[in-house]
Amino acid sequence: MIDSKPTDFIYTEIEMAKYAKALAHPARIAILNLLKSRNACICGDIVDELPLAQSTVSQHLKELKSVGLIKGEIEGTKVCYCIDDQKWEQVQSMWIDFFKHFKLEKMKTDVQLKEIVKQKYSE
Amino acid sequence: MIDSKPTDFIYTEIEMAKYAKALAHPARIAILNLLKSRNACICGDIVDELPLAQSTVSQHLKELKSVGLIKGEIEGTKVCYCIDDQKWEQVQSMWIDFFKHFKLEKMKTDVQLKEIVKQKYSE
DNA sequence: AATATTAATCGTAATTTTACGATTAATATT
DNA sequence: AATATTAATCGTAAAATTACGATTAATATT
Repeated sequence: MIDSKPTDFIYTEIEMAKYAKALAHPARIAILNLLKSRNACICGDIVDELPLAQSTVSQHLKELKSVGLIKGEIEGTKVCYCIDDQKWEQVQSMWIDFFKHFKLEKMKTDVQLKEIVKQKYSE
Repeated sequence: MIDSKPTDFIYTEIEMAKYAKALAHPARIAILNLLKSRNACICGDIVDELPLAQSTVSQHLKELKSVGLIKGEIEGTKVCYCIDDQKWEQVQSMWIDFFKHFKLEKMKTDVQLKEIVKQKYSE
């Protein structure tokens, strides 16, 4: 037996986990849903819609901002938040790939593989 | 101003966050990638592929199992893990909807909305 | 029967997350 | 200029997560 055990996780694993983590709280899902449906939101409006204190909402906004999923624009004393479209689509295709790849693999094992084997050993 | 502030998060927000949380660690992403590529894995093989102790990997497996994304089958002293296809596809479409919905909304605001307004106030 | 292998669980320490109220900094309003 | 509004930050407490080694329970092997 060889020392197959790695010393670290690979980049994409860390990256995927980072974005999953950003979505791993009901408040942050709720915030994104709000921004999705309203296109843009003043911070105070978000606070009104969540069962949390202003400071806590601010923390959640900070987390979403830190991974780049949202951006905030200062307008006087208010801050208008919206989704960062580019990042959104990047993360979107990341997850689509993550889930889709599995289906292709499965398809290969369950259906295509049988077909491949049949073609290879028939006649 | 009315008391618009809710007292709780809604069900789907909690649900989405639950599955995001399950994916919010490189180890769990790595485990799922392994199971994706190999279709099924003995626990010990997973331990060999991750930079973590056996007990820690076991904890991560437990978490993935607790949300139903994977299932384990005892085979003698070993346990064979694989992805739960049904749950996988359920979570998959959950995320696809979450990300897709945004694009539709955006489309409505940017293009369709303009069209709607034009039709409503023209002549 | 005695020993080895495998994976879950236990106990525990270190870190991170989550939440809140209080404070601060900045801009608006009076 | 004095006051109000808004949202970020600070300080802090409670809870959850992550990691490990040691132990346990179960089945295999000798």
